[in-house]
Amino acid sequence: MYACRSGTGRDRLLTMDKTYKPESIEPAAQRYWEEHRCFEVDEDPEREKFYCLTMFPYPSGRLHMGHVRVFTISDVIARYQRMRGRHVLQPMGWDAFGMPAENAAIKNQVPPAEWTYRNIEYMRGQMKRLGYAYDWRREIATCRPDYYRWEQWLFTKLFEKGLVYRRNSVVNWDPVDQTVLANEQVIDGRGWRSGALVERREIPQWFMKITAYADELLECLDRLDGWPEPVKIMQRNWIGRSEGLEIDFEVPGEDEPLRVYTTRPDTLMGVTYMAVAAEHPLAVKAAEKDPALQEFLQECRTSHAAEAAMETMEKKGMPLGISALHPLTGDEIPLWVANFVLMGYGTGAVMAVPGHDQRDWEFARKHGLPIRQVIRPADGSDADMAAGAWTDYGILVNSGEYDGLDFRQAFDAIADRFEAEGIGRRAVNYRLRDWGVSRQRYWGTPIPIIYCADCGAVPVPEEDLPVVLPEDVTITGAGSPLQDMPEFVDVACPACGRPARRETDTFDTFVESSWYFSRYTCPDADSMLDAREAYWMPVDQYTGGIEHAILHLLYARFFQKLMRDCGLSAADEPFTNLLTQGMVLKDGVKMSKSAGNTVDPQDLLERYGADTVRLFMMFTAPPDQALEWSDSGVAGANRFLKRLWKTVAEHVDAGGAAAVTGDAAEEAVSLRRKLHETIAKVSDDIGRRYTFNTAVAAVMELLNAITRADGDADGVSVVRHEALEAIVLMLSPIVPHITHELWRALGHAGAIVDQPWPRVDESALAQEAVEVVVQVNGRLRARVTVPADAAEETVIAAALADENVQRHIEGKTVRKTIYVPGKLVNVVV
RNA sequence: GCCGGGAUGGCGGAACUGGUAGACGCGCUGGACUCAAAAUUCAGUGGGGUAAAACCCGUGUGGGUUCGAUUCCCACUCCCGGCACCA
Repeated sequence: MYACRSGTGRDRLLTMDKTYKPESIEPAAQRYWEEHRCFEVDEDPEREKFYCLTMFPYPSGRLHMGHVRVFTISDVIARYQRMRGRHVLQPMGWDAFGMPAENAAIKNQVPPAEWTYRNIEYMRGQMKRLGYAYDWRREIATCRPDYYRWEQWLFTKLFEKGLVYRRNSVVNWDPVDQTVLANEQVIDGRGWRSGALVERREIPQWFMKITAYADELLECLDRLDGWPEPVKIMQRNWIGRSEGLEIDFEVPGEDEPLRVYTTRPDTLMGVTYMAVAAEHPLAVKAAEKDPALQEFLQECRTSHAAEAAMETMEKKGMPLGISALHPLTGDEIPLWVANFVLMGYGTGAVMAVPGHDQRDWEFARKHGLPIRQVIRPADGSDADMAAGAWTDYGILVNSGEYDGLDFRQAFDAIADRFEAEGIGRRAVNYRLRDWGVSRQRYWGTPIPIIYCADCGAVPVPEEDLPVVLPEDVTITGAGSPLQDMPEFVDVACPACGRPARRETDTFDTFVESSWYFSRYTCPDADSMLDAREAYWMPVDQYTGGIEHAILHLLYARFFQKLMRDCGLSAADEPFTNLLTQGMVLKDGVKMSKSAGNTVDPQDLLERYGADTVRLFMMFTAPPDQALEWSDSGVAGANRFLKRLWKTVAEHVDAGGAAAVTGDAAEEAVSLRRKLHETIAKVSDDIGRRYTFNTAVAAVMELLNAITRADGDADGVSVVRHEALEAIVLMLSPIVPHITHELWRALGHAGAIVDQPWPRVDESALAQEAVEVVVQVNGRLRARVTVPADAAEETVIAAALADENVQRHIEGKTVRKTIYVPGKLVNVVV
């Protein structure tokens, strides 16, 4: 049935230690990989590349379990693809700018740069201890001038192309600390350090025109087959393309009409009031002679800038005492100011249709404004305006000449009329807003702009880049130290040479993380990217937290298109396949410093070694689900590795594969079937499904089967040898150190890291008999064993003949039988 | 509030396309080994029921579709992620 392969003879088996000692085998394996430069890769057009990438970490101090989880997932994929023959690149680097470094600086009186570089050193050591297959020559830290200079360079190119611009926008202002706060630093509407009530304040900031790419960002989602559907849906909803009408409402006494956007022009006759933002000129003007209104506008300003806060706060409003004219009827529509209308979004004004919008309905109810039904359900049923708004599409009523039209007909009729009259127009609108990249913080990439009284905002010329961030500073917590550094701020205008001021704001750290994946391909290039980019990009497999589903992944997609349009890349999209991994929880909540429930990977590494930690992470939950931490689960993973070690040691001790003297026993045949079924399952689980937990479970089952098999039966030792080799190979992406050692112990001179993935022997899978489940009315009543190639009639006859089945159908009429080949018979009575 | 996801034994999870619910591991119980413990090892382990079986119940809640539902549909509850300055 099978030959005893040459090369696995017992003469080459080595004697091995009886106990598993990760503390000695792990450093030895790592030394081997380093000395043989196993994971250093250069471009090789002859070979099929595979770019495997993890979202790079912020160097916060020490690795946490979330890091270990995501790095391990990615490492398993990289090592698996390597065994599949791909030329695999797996780089690592540091998302090194950000607020925590400034916070640490205030707390510990250590400059952000020093703190960051120290953290990088420590965390790099931890990663090496975990045995990840990285090409460390390509390491990147975004806080290095040789990285961020190219980001500054790109910004100046985008400036020339008109893709960046400066305008006022809202920030959280702490009036006591006199500083801008991040949303995270606003707790219950107050500054986290000062406790002062936070105010919304408008300041000039730089923006990138992501909205210019809104349509392309939307359309390309349809072609991202390797992305999880929920992520694509979230991005689609975030971009939020809608088709509607822009309508101008005349305001008596005002030169400019009040412009609003609506996706429901069919409800136009139901408009009973309009609302504007507190910062809207009409509101400001009306408040000039109304102290109560003045006070209300002030109250609107003291609120958190975050959308979630705006949406959940109590909806408040006041009448402005002026009206707009309805464009169809000429009726007066009262104007209100409301705290839920934002100046920065759209036109800062909305038309309100309480009959057909729930928020408008609630506001109208509260303030005694009229609620008018202008749409009725198409099925003729009643809509109860007293119970709430009817928000579905329907047929127009109480709308004069438009009565009886449906949504589409009404939309077109009203749009055509307004376009002819010049008081409205069809418009496509996006929920997506341009990306504000200015941050009033020190520890970031300086924005390469110089302000001149005569020339305005002037980009720093290419030959003056990079604008280097001074690293020796003292952080106080109030404003950026750059503002107090004349040697940084005072410069000559690049255009006219007269004294000018350098921008002291820095970039949002999402800018650095929007292109690092490309820089890994050519980390030492003396341009932003070079020809190596074309070999490696796009990333074949990108792995990271689901929390990045929208912002980071959308910005990175945007940057890819910017780089493409600047001639730096040919790729439309940066990431072909995306895997979003879940959080690490303990006691049901996210493992975090603030929750005080962290487990330090370092302790586990010292106690059990890297392989145990890696195995636990991969076995305990599928990668996209939350993983619940368990100390005993870690011990269990360690126990499995010890058992694997012992099983191999005993096999080697017993002489390995003994020669087969006659026909192989049934024991050996079924064990070999199990082995090849397992290879097929594990290949599919790791290669297609990414369910590493079930892959490990299948290997555990196989090891259990080996343990139970009768070692004296003829052929068993040969199959056991074959199975142990396959187990060691299949586990090697997950636990690379122990398998490195076991591979040698099984008699191989070469390293397992260079071995191909095991193949399925189809001939071993053949089965003579199968077990078929028998149901009566869908309830399990029996199991019958039939030949694998039995005909349907034969199987049903066998099922009906079963004693227990007979008892359940006795005295009843068999109405029909359902047969699922090789699996199930259901008898319906 | 809006968008997306989730809920299965004591616990983590499995069941991939509507077809055997609970694979694998942890924990627990009992046995072996030991002076004893740890480690290891063997057996059992959803609940009820039985001498053993049969059988009944069971995948967050309430309905529905189907020969058959953890899986599909409708309504809800709770938890998690995101909401544009946390990364």
